[in-house]
Amino acid sequence: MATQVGDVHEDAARRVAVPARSGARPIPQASAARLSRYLQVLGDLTTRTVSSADLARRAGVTSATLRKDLSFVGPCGTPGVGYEVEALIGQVSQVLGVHRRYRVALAGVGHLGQALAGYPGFTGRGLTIAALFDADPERIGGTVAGLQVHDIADVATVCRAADVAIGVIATPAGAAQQVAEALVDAGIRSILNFAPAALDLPADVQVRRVDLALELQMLAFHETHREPAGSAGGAVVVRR
Amino acid sequence: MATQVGDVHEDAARRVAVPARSGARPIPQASAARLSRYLQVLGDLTTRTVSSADLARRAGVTSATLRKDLSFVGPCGTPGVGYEVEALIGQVSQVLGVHRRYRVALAGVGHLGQALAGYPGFTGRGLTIAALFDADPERIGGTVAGLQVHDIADVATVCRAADVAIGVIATPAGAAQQVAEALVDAGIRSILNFAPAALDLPADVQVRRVDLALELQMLAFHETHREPAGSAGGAVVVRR
DNA sequence: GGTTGTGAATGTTTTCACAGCT
DNA sequence: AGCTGTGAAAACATTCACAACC
Repeated sequence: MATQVGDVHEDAARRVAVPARSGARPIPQASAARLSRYLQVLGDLTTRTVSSADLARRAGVTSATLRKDLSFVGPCGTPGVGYEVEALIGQVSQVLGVHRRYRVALAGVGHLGQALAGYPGFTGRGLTIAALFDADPERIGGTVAGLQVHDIADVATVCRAADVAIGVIATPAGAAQQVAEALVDAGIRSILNFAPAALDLPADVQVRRVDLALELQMLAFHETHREPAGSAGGAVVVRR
Repeated sequence: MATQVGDVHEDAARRVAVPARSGARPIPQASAARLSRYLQVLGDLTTRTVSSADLARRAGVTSATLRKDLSFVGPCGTPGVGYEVEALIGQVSQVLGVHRRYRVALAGVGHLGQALAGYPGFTGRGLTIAALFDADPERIGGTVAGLQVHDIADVATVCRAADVAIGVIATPAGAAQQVAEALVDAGIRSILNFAPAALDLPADVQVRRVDLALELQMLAFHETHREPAGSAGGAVVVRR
């Protein structure tokens, strides 16, 4: 796309607007992300019921936010009592689609890739690492976390055979775009990118990006702009 | 409870409201995060100037967003021409506080920890990995990425000696809370948490959390709720 | 011609506050 | 009394659209 008509339509981003039948409600992006976290916290609980205040504290959000989030799941608590843990896990899982399993391809088996391959939290969340790829001949053919490492050149064949739906890029930045294109060619339309590079892909491919350095820099930014002690609210101000 | 500034707008308590002297403007959280990204992209540029449209495309945002973000930095472009790369890098760096160096302690030297320790992008962004810790006797005393691995029990001593300001937790979930408390005891007030656990810390400690499984699950969520082909807008709908 | 900088408009997310249920 | 569920308000963020400028 080479649209250069002012600012109009540069990015065919995702618009979430919904006709929605009666009884159906769209779940905001932000709420969906937190629901996943509640699920995680709920799993560690040992009590039979839990209040919004308690669950919220454990998840690191306010109780108002939590109740609003759960309102998208549907009525699932008992006024005066709280939420039944077991039942809530079931309902949230249902909404997040955890019952559905997705097979994941992981490109790049360096330290980060191996950390991901060995990550324990995937299975319980509907995710299965199904294929590993690398470009390094030293690593190709070896096994990591019980899986064989394939040549990145075989992405299309292997991914189609393994019915992969989601791709993860844990390669160096220089290889990211090329690998991403190969994944898309293999029919993958959801990509998680750990490489510090922006990917240029068709609009219907969903890309999430995790930038490790960026997260640290955000901490540094706040450290720099920490309010002078005594002030009530945190402030981020710059003189021009 | 500590301020949990998560990836996807999950924030319990951030007040950015400021009397602010004339000429000063608060930088929104979201803009600050993107500014860091622009800085990264600018570094890869070889041209002398760049337009908002071009820079935006490389960073994966719209040009309107980019110009708005840069407006917080101050007027820094030339109408009809664009931004001078060199100068822009300087101004954005200034605002983000990249000139100031922060020393980082990394707890947990498993695959993820080693990936972080070896990450090339830190130095250029004002960050220095200054100390490594682990609880495994096998790893203590060894070296990773040219740094000695200390016993996690020595966090306080080593961190104070090394003047560490930021802590990173890359341990298993079970150890996270304990390690976090040790870091706080060592005087650290900014923590990046990779363990899939919520940290309960004093309110003045800033915590950012990166949950690898959550990022994947968000992709899966969208995959599940992909619009039926033919419909124009993407919709996320759940029946109740 | 082309591009920036920004007020205004729109869209999204969080917080408030309270009716209504147990 | 205690707690949920939710409409309404507030805060926050993005996008539009255009005047001002080169």
